[in-house]
Amino acid sequence: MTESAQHATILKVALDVPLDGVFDYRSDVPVQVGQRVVVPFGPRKQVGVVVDIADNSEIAPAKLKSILQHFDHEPVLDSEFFSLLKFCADYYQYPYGQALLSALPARLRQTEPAQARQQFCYWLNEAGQSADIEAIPARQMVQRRIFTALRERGRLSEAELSELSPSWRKGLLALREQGWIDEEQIYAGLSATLHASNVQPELNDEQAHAVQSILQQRERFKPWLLHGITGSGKTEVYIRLLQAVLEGNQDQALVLVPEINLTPQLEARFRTRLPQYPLVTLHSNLGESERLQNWRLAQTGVARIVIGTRLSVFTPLPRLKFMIVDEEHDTSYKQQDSMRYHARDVALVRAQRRNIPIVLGSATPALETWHNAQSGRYGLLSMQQRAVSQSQLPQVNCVDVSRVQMQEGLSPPLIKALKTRLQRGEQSLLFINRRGYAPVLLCNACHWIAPCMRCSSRLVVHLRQGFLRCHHCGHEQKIVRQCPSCGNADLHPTGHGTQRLEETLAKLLPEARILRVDRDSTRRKHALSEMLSAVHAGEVDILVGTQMLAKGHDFPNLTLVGVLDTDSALFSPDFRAAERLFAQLMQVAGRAGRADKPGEVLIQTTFPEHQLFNALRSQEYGTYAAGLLQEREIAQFPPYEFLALIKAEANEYGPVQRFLQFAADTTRAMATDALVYDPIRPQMERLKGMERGQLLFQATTRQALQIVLRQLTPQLRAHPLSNKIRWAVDVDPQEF
DNA sequence: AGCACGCCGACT
DNA sequence: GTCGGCGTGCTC
Repeated sequence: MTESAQHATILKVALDVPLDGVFDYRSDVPVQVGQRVVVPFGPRKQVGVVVDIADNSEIAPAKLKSILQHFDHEPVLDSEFFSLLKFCADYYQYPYGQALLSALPARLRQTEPAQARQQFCYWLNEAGQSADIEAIPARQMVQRRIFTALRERGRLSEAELSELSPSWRKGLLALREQGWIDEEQIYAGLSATLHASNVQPELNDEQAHAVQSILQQRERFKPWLLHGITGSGKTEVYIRLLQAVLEGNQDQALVLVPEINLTPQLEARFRTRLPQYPLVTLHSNLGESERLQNWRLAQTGVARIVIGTRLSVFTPLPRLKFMIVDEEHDTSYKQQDSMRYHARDVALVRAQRRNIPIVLGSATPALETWHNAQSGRYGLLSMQQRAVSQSQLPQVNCVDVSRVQMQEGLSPPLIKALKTRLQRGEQSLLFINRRGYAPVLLCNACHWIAPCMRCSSRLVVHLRQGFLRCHHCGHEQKIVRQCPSCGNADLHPTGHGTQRLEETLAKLLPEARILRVDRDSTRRKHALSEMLSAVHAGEVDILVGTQMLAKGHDFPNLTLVGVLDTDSALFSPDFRAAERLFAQLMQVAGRAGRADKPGEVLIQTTFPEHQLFNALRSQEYGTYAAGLLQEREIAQFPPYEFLALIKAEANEYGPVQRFLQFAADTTRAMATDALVYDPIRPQMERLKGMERGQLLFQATTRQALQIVLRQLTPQLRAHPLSNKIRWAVDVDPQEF
């Protein structure tokens, strides 16, 4: 080995490839840890991240290649970022390089040098100020509009200009050619165009106690469960905490929110109340260039507050001192493909490693979280009174549908309640988790039911479009007129969906203005927000909708919530179904009577005495959770035991079964405390034409589970069937 | 995951 | 004779 070869720098590079470990490359130029590089990988080029620098390599020198390019002048990634992703890659059994690269904005995964798009703001200079609008030809409407706006409002950002006209660039160019315009680069993500507000609402005792408790222990790792019922003012607590934590320093805070259109609401409140702190958001609606820019602002410490969804839990934040996970029970925190991480859990790990406090907020905490709060591992802060003092909790009542004569899925008490609201000019919401017209198309003669060919599911009748549609794979076909099984023409849409309910209501209450809100009616862009503002404007009497309506907006004039058809979830084989239903019903119940008017919740069910409804009636989460936890303990389910699942699918079940059986046999041959079951088929045996199977692992500790999986996954990857089927490890699975 | 290499069928 | 099918194997 030559002198120079011995001392040549070896870079350990993480690459976006489904292989374990990192790859060694030579570099003649100095490269820092955390820098992006472009390397030759087989016959192609790959972007990688330098995660370590060494003097030598295990790899044969002949095999070692040199890097092609490196991006200095880009901020480097810090070691906290690497180590957090290394931890996750190990814990969730996912290749390190892929985990690392997928946590970067897409722009940074491309081989081009990544420049965040520069954005500018514009204003009239002296020449522009003294210019006369008549100097612009009257036909140049856009130019005139921009000119007037700049004169009246001063500086305008690109976003504000694009609201004036889609062709603002052309208009602005003309004004600039006149020499009237000055410009300056801005960070669009940071600009708080909203009006700041100094109004600090007074905290009630519970809120004040929560803020005080958390701040008392702000210098170390401490998870807090902020258990606050809907309307108890959790957001105000967050604001006070952020004010206190960020004041007089350069520190940063990360706020995680569920993957829904809730981000803008929280963003707006934070921007008005915390205008002094640069704030960026990171969510899927951002364009790639905006995402990169906001991410850079976080990474460089410019942004002090980051509001983001699941993926943003990995955002590099050099001065991170505080974390909030809002609606911590929300299922969208769990990634359901690629690396199946749970953002709330990752946030907890991150907080622990940084030794900082983390606040988990929810009205209906995940049982895992509740258990930790009960056992004292998390601090428990309870807020059971509504912050808006006069507003009362809704009255919750059940209607036993087996004892009344139903009218098209609606019980007489519910119809009566709807009529009352209509007379009073108040709004109602009917909650039904079934979109479409009817969930099945049934042959009355031979009981044939229209099935989906690609999934083990029934096709849903969408009467208006004349289609049968599978809600799992999206398959569509014309409604059949004749039973393919017996030839009978007596086919009937059976059961009730949102469309049918809408139709029924229109017949029953012809004077009511009805609005249906589900995935079908809100497919169009901005449709949902338009509908919500129609509700706020009082243009709607009855809202019919799916779980989309459970979250977010509150409607002050809404005083009745009707819940239809929830019984299937009560006895679901998925042990988390009841917990989820409870959370959902608590949320819809929270929609009712939020202002000065008391609300009523009417639940149609065959099981009015079910403990879930009793808990809902008393709004006592704790009692219900205690019951569920007891069941979980007996059944040896989380949080008492830990689970992992191998999910596999292929065109045929045979190879899936053989692969999973191999996994089970291999595990049983190991000396382990973990228990492995036999391969089984999930509820949805076939999905999108794929035959599915799964294998469950169970252990008393995470550790035991980890030991098994660490040994097992490399063997599975080496198995001959590994490339023939699709499979993934899901640690702490949420769905079965 | 890509991408190349490799060894067998129906086409200008 | 070749274009192309996708099985197998490698990537520092």
